[in-house]
Amino acid sequence: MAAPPSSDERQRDKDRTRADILDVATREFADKGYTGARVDEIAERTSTTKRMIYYYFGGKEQLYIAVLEQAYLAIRALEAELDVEHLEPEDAIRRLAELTFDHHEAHPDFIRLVSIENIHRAEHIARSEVLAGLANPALDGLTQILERGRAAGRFRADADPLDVHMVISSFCVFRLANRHTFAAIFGRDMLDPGRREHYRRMLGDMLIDYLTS
Amino acid sequence: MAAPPSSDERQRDKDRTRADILDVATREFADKGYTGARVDEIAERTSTTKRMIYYYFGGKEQLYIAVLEQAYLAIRALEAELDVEHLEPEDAIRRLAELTFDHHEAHPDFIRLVSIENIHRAEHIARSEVLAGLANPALDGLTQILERGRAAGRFRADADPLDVHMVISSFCVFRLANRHTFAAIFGRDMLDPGRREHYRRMLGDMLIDYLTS
DNA sequence: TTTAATGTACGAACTAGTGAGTTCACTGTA
DNA sequence: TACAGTGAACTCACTAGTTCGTACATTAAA
Repeated sequence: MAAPPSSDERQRDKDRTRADILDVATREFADKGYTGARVDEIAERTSTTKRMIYYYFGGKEQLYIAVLEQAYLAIRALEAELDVEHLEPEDAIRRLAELTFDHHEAHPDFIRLVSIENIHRAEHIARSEVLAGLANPALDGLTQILERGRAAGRFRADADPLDVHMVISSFCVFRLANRHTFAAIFGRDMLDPGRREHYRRMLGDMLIDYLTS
Repeated sequence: MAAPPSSDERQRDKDRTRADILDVATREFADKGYTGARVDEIAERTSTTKRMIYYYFGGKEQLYIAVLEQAYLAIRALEAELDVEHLEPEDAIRRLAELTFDHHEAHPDFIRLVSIENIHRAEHIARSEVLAGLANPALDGLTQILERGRAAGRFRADADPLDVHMVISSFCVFRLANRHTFAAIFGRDMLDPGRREHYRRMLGDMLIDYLTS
């Protein structure tokens, strides 16, 4: 039999080696930042060697960009699950906000990578052909919701989709990205499970109050 | 005359040397992050030497903590200018929000330092006796405003001061901290002067709509 | 046999921190 | 008022350890 070995037994597997490196690198970069991350450390936690990082990615920076690309595309893919066309505008907004809320909470590494990338003034995103100008599918849904609400006379006319997206993001991102200094200064853990529902509802309330005022 | 030389001519000046180092270090850390900042680079931009950094601060980490302490205390001092007791609750909230908005915009280095410190999980703040548990004077003012609004039956009863502070902060911080990735992905500069007034009013509107709903 | 994939060992440059000695301002003393 | 003594402020040169990246040898697969 010339059957290919099962993927579990293969010694040499380009895709798996690449994926392994990318996976470890994502955690390392999210944990320590771009400058703080160590190529040797990433290599050590991989089932392969440092040589492979340079073989497949070229260098630390290209590896980091690859990590960013994968992280953004994964988020993008998940956001496609938005399905709010059958809901009333108010419910649709609330649903979109809650989905974003859950999403951010479920992907702390992504939030950290975004913070890190902002410290570097998004220079790596700008250098990535995949990411530069990659918009966001949730934005289309949001635009439709606002348009429906406005047409029905229930939402204010001057609400801009990107502004609303910004408000949702700022709330959800802040809760994760700034939780440590917030807890250190104010003594409140914004990620306390006991306050989760409160925050989730609060975000929806705020949006509805603003859009229907 | 045994008159001391004027402070401008003095060659040896403990306070000035310290302040010089701290000033340069603030920019360097805010610019490059804790790990990215180089002690040699800080020394070079100083009018003194690297040895003096170790002489006065002990090491890179202690210098960074000193930078954080100075930055937080400076912010704290400025926030004391809050004077809203004579205003109606609605106007007071708006005023507080706008002051915070202006404040964040005027201190981008501080916002960057906070982001950086969050990447490090606030471990340095926790290690600082000055900063750990340092609350925020604006919070007292906010508590009073909400109380007055609630007593007058104009504000909702379940509004928590720290939650409202969180909403204001998240909006203002996100606008600065995430402007680079936001611009790279969505093509919108949240700091565009032409949109400044729009955002400033939007924050106030949102808060009033939420609190009076 | 050819070539893609992988492992090992190493080096050049960098980086935080230090050892050791110098200069300056001031003080008490003769 | 001259001057030795003193400690704080300061300079210079160095080191031990780290870190990215690569040269070179080797192995598995087509």
